[in-house]
Amino acid sequence: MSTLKDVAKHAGVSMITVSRVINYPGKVKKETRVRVEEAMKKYRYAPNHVAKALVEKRSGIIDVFIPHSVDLSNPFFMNFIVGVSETLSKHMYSFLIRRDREKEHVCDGYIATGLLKDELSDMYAYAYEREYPLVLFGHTQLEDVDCIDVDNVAGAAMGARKLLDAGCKNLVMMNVDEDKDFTADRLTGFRQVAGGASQVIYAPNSVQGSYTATVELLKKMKPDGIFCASDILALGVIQAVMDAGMEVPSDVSVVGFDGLGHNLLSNVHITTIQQPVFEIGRQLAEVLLERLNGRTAKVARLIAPELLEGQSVRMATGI
Amino acid sequence: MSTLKDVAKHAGVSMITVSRVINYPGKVKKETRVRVEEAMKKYRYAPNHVAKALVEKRSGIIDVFIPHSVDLSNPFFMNFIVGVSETLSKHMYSFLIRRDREKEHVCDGYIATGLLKDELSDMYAYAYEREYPLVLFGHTQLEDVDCIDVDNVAGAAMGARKLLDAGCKNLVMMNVDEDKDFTADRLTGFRQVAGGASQVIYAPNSVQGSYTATVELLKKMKPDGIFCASDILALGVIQAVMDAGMEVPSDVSVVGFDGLGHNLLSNVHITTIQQPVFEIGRQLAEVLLERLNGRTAKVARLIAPELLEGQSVRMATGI
DNA sequence: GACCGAAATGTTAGCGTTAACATTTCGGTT
DNA sequence: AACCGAAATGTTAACGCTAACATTTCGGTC
Repeated sequence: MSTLKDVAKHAGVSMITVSRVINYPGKVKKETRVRVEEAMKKYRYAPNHVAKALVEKRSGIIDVFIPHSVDLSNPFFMNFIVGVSETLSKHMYSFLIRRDREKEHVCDGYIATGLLKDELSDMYAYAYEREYPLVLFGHTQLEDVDCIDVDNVAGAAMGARKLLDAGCKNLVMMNVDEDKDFTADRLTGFRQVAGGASQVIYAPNSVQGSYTATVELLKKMKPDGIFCASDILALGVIQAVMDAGMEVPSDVSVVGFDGLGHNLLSNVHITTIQQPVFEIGRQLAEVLLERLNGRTAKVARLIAPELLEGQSVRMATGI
Repeated sequence: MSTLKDVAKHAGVSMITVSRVINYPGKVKKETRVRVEEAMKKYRYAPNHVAKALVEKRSGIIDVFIPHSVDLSNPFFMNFIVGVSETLSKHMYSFLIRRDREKEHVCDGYIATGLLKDELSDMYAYAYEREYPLVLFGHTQLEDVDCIDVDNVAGAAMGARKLLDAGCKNLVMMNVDEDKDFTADRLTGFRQVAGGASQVIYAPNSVQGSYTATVELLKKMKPDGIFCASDILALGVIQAVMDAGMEVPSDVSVVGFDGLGHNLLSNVHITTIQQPVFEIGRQLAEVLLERLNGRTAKVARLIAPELLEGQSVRMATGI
């Protein structure tokens, strides 16, 4: 494939003129421009972003950190990656999915998500040391870092309200065991609506873990509405409820959180609080690119989640 | 962040020696190497892959083509991308997800999937013109191109056999409408087992399209086993069967193809032929990297799919 | 200790592009 | 037609790195 030099020679101009046709077409006389453009077409010129990046002192690469603890086959994170990719590709940035911080290399900035609380400060230190901008999804507690997250408090409140509206009297929240950032927020939102004294139980974020915890729960009490901090938890809850000889939603209504794969797998019927992950991914990449283009003010956005109707909450019966 | 030059100065050696410590450590005397490594650590050196790529005349970027017609929120394709990413990241290649062929740029090679038959020859011509290697997933009919695909014939045969083994006597295949490459192969596999005269109907690859086609089918005949060319189709089939007042699997057994999200969403209970997409993505990237490293022999691999047990096929009743 | 070949290290040039500064061209004014 | 300022175009150097070739150092041999 041909280079600027080739095109310049055949168009009878200097390399910089060709460069200007590409980057500042207004700075070149129309006649010359046309001649250069014809030569570019004729010799199938394609810009070499590597050379461009070198002289412009940028790499064109964004590192996307997703720790090993995250299962990447989870549609949730994949939608996120695809959203990130959409924005980056549009601006001719490519990206590297990094699962650890081992191999060093030069890049332009970092996107990180899915971190545990203690990993977060490490990540921050890492970015700070290298003076690369960092933007986060799902972590809002760092002072100086751009972040975008779903509004977990509002989402959880929405979920609890849905259960109350359906006529549930006896709510329980099934929360995640781990030290994730959303744990506290979703609890707060739930309690805002369900009341501060409402029952909360914890389980590892797996179908199995949730199932076991629910079996235990049902031995002690009979809730008629369970709000789950994730769809994964909800799956375990539903299974346990049914195995205990009760029906969802007639005996127990269940609301989940996340919105995994509903777009495609239409027989997954959990009523859930859906996170617009794709959109969050897109916006996160945009925020990073803006930062690279000189913005200095911190961005912190909460994106409103949406209630996705399924069949795991019973119809409101009126009062 | 420091450069080779900085490290060289502080270690009291020339730049090329530092370069050798990184690329050919065996070529440098231990004593010198240690001194250089200390300087690298001290001045936090990180290699600039952009500069390296420029001089080595590679870009470190792989373009992954996935046409607009593919819904990227489909876990199927996302697993593929993540598989590709895993291999590429390991070798310090980054990638660009491209949905069209508009903006030209320099890269090292192409990966493509999800193309329609006529897009395929365009893609081939595009890669050929640019002299970039191309590797394909889901397309096996191009003579000179490396490709990896799931063994669709074997998979479909496996699916049909599953239905026969469960005691189904009256099989129908629900195939995809579009001109995808797997359409014919899955039909072949099905017919190998179900017999050449067996009934086949076609529908667009959507829950809705499949639903409608199944409703029509059920007016004319009562199959007791339906093999679907995709899980999406299977979802529509199951819905239609249930709406017609029959039960899955007791009245009608259903087998799908693809294996979407079963790993996580455990209440999706379709018995299906699972494609190991993540693994295919990994291998595809490896095949491309090998090609870039000089392999000239064509690679064509068929990966065996696996039957994933669900609850949409009735238990075998013995004979 | 002079000489050899191999090992270790250095020097030079160039990858494709753009920024910064330098020069030429041109339309308009006197 | 001589001159001006702006527009158009060109020249030079640099980005960080490595390949190819050049030189130096070193351990061993006679």
